[in-house]
Amino acid sequence: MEQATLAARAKSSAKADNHKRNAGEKQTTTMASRAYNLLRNEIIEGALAPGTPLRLEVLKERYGQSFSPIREALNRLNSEKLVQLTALRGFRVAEISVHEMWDAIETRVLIDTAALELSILKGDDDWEASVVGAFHALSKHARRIMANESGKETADYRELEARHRDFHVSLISANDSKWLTTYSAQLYDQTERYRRLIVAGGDEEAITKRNVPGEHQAIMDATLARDTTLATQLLSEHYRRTGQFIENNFPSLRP
Amino acid sequence: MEQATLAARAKSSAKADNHKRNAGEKQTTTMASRAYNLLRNEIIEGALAPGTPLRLEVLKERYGQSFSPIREALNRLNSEKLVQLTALRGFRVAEISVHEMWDAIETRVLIDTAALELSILKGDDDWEASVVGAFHALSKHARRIMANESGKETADYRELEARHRDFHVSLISANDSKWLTTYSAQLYDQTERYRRLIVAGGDEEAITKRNVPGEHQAIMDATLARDTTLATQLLSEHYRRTGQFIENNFPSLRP
DNA sequence: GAATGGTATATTTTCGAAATGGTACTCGTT
DNA sequence: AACGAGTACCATTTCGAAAATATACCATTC
Repeated sequence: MEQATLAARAKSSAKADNHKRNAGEKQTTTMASRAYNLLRNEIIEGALAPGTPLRLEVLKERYGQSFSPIREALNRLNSEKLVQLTALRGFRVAEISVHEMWDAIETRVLIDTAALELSILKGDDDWEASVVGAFHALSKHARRIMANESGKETADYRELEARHRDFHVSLISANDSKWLTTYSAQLYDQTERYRRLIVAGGDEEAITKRNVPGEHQAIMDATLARDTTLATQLLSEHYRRTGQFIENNFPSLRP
Repeated sequence: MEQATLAARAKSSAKADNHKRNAGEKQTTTMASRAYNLLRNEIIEGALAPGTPLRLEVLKERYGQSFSPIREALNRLNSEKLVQLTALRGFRVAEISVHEMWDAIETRVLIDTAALELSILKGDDDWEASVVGAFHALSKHARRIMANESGKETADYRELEARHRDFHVSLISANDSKWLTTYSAQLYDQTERYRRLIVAGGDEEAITKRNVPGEHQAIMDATLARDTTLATQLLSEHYRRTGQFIENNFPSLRP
C-alpha cells in the first residue's frame, strides 16, 4: 500500500516534470540524456575547460544524479571525442590544440563539401525555403546583437550560435546520406569548441573585420544558384578562414 | 566471511583471466571493454542477427556480468551505430538494408580515398614495408585456406578477416588525420557486417569469379608506385564492386 | 641520501536491488 | 461487438553501496 502511494507520488511528479519540459525547451526522457546535454553544452561552450578532470563524485553532486546516468553520458561524449577516457583513471574534458583544430576543420571541409554537393543536386523547393529561412533568422539575430551593444546577454549569444548552426545544417540538409549528416554534426561540435574561444576571448575589432555575414550570404547565393563548384569553394574558404583567424588570435593554443 | 571468500574467489579468477589474456591477444582491463569486444564481434560476424533485441537480463547472464558494464558496452556500440537504442525500450542489433549498405560504402569511398591520397603523399619507407607485409600475410593466408578445402575452420576465417582488415588499414596508415582514421575504421566495421553475409551465405562460385586477391594486388601496386589517381580509383572500384556483389547475391536484403 | 617496499587514500568500476515507465491484457461500457 | 479506461506485468533505468585499482606518501633499508 505504502509502496503504491510512493510510486504514485513519484509518477505524478515525473509527469509534472515532463509537462514542464514540454512547455519549455527539450523533451529529454531519461536522466542520462539530460546529463549528456548539460555536459555537452558546458564542454562546447568552454565552461568546462579542456583537460578538466570529470570526477564522478563531483558531477553526481552537481547534477543531482547517481553514477549510472552520468557514466552513460560520459561514455557517449567519449565516443564523440569530447571527453577522453583513460582505462581506470576516469574521464576528463578532451584537450584542444592547433593541430587538432586543423584536423577537424580539414575533415569537415571534406565531409561538408561532399554533403553540400549532394544537397545541391537533390534539394527541392522546401530545402531552398529552409536555407533562405535559416539565413534570414541568422542575419536578423546578428544585426540585433550588433545594435544593442550594451545588452550582451549570454542568452542572446547562445541563441545566435543556435541560428548559426541551423544555417549550416540546413545548407546540407538535402543530402540523403546518414553518415555524412552524422559526421558533419560531430565535426561541427568539434570546431565549435574553438569558435567559442573567440566569443570568450573577444577581440572585437578583428571579428568585425571579417564580415562573416557576407560570407554566409555568398555561400547561400551560390548554393541557391546551384553552382556546386563555387558553393563548395566558398564553404571551404569559410571554414579555413575561421581556422586561420582562431590560430592568429590564439597563439596560446600552441603546445 | 562468506562475502570475503566469494570476493577472493572472484579476484583470483580475474587474475588468472588477465594472465591468460596477457599471454594471448589483447589486454582488456575492464569488464565493460570485454563485453564491448565480445558484443562487437558477434554483431559484425552476424552471430547476433540484425534486429535482435538485446535484453539486459539475457546478456547479463550470457557474459556473467552485471548491468553496468553491459550497458556501457551497449552505449559505445550505439554511438558506433552497431546497436540501436530506443529511449525507454532498450537496445537491439542495428538493422541492415541495401540502402544503408550503399550509404556506408559511398561514405567509405569518400573517406578512404582522401586518407589514401594523404597516405601516399606522406608515407615513408616504414609505411611501404607495412603495406607489403600486410599484403603478403593476407595472400598467404588466403592461399592456405583455398588449399585445404576440407578444413574450413572458423578460426581460420576469423584470422583471414583480421589479415584483410590489416591490409586495408595499413594502406591508409600514413595519413596523419585522427578523424579520417577514426571514420575509416568505423565504416570498415559497418561494411564488414555486409561482407560477412557472403561468407555465411557462401555462393562459392561467384566468390572465386571475383579475383579479390588480384584487386588487392593492383591497389597495392598503384599505391607503392605513388600513383594517387589510379590507386584511389582502384580502391573505390574495389569497394563498389563488393557492394554490387552483395546486392546481387542477397536480394533478400531488400525491404 | 637515495631507492624500494608497503600502506593509506582517493577514485573508478562493478554489483544487485529498488523504481520508473511502457506495453499488453482485461474488464466495463456504449 | 467494438472501443476505451484501468491495471498488472515486464524490461529498462536509476540508485547507493561494495569492491577493485591506481596513486601518493611514508617508513625502512641499502
